[in-house]
Amino acid sequence: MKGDPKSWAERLREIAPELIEEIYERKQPSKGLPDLEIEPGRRVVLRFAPNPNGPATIGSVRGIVVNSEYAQRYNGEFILRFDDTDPKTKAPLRDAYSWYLDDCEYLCAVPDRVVYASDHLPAYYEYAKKLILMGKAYVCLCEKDVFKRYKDGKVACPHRDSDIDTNLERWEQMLDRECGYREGEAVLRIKTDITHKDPAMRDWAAFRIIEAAHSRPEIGDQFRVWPLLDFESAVLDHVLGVTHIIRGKDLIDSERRQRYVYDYLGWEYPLTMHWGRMKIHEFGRFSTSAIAAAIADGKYTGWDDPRVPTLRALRRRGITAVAIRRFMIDLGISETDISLSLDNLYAVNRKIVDPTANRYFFVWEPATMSIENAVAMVAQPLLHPEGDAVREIPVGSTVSVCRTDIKGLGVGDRRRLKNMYDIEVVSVEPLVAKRIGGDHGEWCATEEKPRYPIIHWVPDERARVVDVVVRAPDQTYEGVGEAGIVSEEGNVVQFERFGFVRIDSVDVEKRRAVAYFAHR
RNA sequence: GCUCCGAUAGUGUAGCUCGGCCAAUCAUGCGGGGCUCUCAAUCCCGUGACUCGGGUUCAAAUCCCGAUCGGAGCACCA
Repeated sequence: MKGDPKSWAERLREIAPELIEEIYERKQPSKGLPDLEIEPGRRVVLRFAPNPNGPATIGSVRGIVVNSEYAQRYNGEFILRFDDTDPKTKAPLRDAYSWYLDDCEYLCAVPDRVVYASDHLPAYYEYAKKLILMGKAYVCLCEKDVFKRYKDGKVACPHRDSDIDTNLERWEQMLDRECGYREGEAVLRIKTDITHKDPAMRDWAAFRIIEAAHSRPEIGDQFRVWPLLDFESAVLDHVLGVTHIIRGKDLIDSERRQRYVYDYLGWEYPLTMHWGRMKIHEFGRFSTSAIAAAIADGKYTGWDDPRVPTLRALRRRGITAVAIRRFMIDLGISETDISLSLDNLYAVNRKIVDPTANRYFFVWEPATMSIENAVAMVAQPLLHPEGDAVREIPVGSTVSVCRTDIKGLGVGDRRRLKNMYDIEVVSVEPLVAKRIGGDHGEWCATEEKPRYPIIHWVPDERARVVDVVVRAPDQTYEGVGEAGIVSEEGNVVQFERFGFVRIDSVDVEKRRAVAYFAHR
């Protein structure tokens, strides 16, 4: 039965035309997040579980957005859970808890429930004891690297086969602050399969002793035995009724480890999805602790320094929540590692911000230009190109223009001062120009076509401008802007021919404003 | 070393489960042009990809095997 595909298609059309449509029906391009596999009649419960040892980074934002998006889509529950069960190596930052709450709110992802893993020690202890009694967990007294050697050799350590009573007794000793084991002397392990072909699965540690106090005052030094992530998360996901776990693929093995606990206890493991590693061109690889160190060194001004890959920094720059959500959702959930540019995020944000951002002139690296036969006038550029509202800029015979705009200008060159009039350079050093073109009334915009290159300006009079500093990720721009900027504190505006910025702070007295650069 | 996972234009993404309107979707970027008193917006046009090698099949981006490359786990971190 040989033949080419075409003749097969023809034959199919003859003998079974109804199948043709079936073949062609699928494969609709889809957008954004795929549908979730859901159990009918059961409310979906998702959680985002950060360690509050710093503020939300771009990576965390993906977790917040994706999980909350699904919760919203299926009318389910979104839980923010602080996985803060290591008071020492990854000591929680007191402020980070509220930063996360605040960031979730900004992202339109207000959690339905906020949970602190450090509030649930009794629950972890309860299940630990249960597992010990079942013979599925044992206290291991090996030193770290001694155990590693056993594990790598697929052989049980001497403590693996201790009887249940011994384990129980040792567990009590772990918990006993007075005369029990000390930090580093004992851990509780989950018994899996010491010969498992994947070394990552073999008898993993569930609890260890940490004598440091927890940074939450309500917890303090109440506990000295803390669960590790896999145990803490396993118990809490069950207790909270989490139905779907969606997170980075660095935790993909966690599931397989935790399934031992779920199987022993007869629990049902949630459905999981994982996304790949995310690398942002503009930031490269980063870790929360590395950023913290750089801030401590004074390299960055803080967690919201525009050069830092935190949500706080993005917020300060005027990247909107809608843009961030759309950006993250469009990434989907692929396990492929990705390396992407923030340009995509900026493009989304630009579309959102452009229709509402007011326009202003900002002259960076200002140079003075004086104008012969100038007319005093009030320039009236549009506040927004789509609207009727204008801003009013009184101007006389001197203006400030960007140094980059006059570089290379020679005598006789012509330019249009936007919303003012056309000029011709009569002297370069000092920079002097003369008004050209029509001269009717106050302003003399020339009508004739060849349009000279347009440059923007600002009056060169202290009283009519404000000093503006723009902090961008790559550099800081200093210059002067039109006076109206002072009324835009907190808003995203566009500095014409420069880009979108968020006016971060305004000092009316000193006539100063600080803006954060968003994007072009 | 052991184990697991992934690979579609410059970048991200759809299609892969269940092979066939796939000479491959959308976005962004880039190039050209229109409009414009902003280098923004907007409108046209263009650009460019199934990692490689085998196999199965009438038919492979899709299924199988191998290789290459990339990533992750093997913590008393999360």
